[in-house]
Amino acid sequence: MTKNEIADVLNEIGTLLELQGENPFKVRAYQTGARALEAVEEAELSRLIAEGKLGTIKGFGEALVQKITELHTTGKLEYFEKLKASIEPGLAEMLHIPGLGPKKIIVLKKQLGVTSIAALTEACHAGKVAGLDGFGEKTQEKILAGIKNREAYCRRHLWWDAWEVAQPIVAGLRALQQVQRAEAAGSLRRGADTIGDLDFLVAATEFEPIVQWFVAMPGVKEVTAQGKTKASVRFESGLQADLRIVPEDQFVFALHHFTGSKDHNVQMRQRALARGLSMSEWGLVPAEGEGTAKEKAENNALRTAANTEVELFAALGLTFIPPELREGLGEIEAAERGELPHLIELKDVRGAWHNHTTASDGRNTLAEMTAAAQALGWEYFGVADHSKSSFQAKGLSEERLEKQIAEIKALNASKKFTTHVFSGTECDILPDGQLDFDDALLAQLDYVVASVHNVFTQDEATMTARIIRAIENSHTTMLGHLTGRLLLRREGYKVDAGKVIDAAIANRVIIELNASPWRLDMDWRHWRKAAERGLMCAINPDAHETAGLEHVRAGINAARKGWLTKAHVLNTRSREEVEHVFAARR
DNA sequence: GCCGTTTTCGGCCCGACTGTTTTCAGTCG
Repeated sequence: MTKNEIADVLNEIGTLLELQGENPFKVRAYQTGARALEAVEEAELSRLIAEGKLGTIKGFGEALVQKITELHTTGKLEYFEKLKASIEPGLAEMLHIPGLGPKKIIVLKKQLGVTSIAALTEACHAGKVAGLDGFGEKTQEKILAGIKNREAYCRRHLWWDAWEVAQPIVAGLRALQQVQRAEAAGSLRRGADTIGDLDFLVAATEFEPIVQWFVAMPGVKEVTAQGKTKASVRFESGLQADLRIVPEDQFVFALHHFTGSKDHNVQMRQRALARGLSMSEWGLVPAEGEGTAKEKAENNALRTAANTEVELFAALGLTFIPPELREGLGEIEAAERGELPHLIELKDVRGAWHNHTTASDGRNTLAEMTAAAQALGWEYFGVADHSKSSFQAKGLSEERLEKQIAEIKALNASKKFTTHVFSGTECDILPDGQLDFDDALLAQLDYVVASVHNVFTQDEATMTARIIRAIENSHTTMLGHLTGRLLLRREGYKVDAGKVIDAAIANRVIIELNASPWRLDMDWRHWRKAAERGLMCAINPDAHETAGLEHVRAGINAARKGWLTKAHVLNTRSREEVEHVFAARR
């Protein structure tokens, strides 16, 4: 078993023990054990086990050493199998209902014999739950609502959708007279591709009016918590938003804490401890001495002052780490060495190539799309409508494509727009890896985006060979959406990304970072290594209407999470440089 | 279940909020 799989087992043991009413510290021992394990390198784990030195790691005592060793060597754990068999699976599911924790679930089971969500629903309807010790009418109602809405409540949301909700909230908070600073934190600030909930952080002189404003925002369906310094609301969409208010001198520490990620924060706290400091949402204070972290942070003499995150990182000997990089994937080490990349920014973008018009399945004409590109200040804009096999998307026949090429030439010659239009195609990669148009026609285009749009069910080896064959075609300029995934809706087709990246580098083919908020494909996790090895990126909005061009912003997020700089991304080059790159491929 | 050590067992992160209870337990992050 891999370390992450073992960590999953340890976490699950923790959950099961909780449901048995075990000592919470025992539960936590498994959870911290899982975290500690994730921080160990895979090879290091094998070595420690082989040398019998696993116990030297903090968090692993006798029991965990035995269990981790058994899982690592045999892939199974008898203790875990028995534990799992002894607890009804419905109980773990009940933990997902807001307001229900292990203690209440145990009461439900012992007093009512409830061990599934179906039985719980029935008991609530019969009014039996409200009568239990520690329960009441409100709890019963809340459980029923939680069951009814649990799909919506558990659902994640596209970054773009969450961002559109968050923007006006941040602006609204900043406009309040008591507010000194306001930011959206959490995975939204880190530019993650999907978002669980929104976190807003505010520094203010007076707290009460801000909470009042927050819970009264338009679109709020339910206020799930409301206090002096924090509040939670839920919108119609099921999206939850949390507000937290702090004094201004704590703002930066709280902002960092609530931006995360959890892994990044754990590593930052470890770094602080190594320097005799304790880091928390309250501040950076000496690790030694009397009092809680909060009490120490309230003592100006003890607290390290920081007004910006730049100062916060500097206090730990680091350069500023952009939020997008805070995933615990080596950013702290790079910051220590002063080797963090200067990440690409939205303002660096001069144009993009994978876009559609009404000629295929777009909703705006060539002229409308070009005007929109010009309004964004783009130097160039590429049209890549679908090819003939994508008949469901009104793919262009040879004749229609030739007509479009002439149309674009005429538009450029007319000088109607300052934005230059590149003439391209999003050419289907046929099931055998051939392109959907013949060489003579492809040669008339400025560039070719090759994409898979059908027969998604091929096995990984077949699909990988199919895509590589398309990459080896000398007319292919860039590969469209590597996996075809639709976030939260559809898994991508199976493909060996490593082999495709190798082939793209070898053939000097660009891989697209499809910036459609539903795609963000190729995934950010692949970019850092691929770019280091020489892969060129093109950020493409895959726009089907004028507003879609703005999706480039989501692509910039993903590119930044992938450690990409201006130099790695073709969209930052001038029109002449782009033409040179396109020509060099031919 | 782990840790640290007062080497045999007590403490383990904690603040905010809700609902039930009437001073606090459970949940959440």
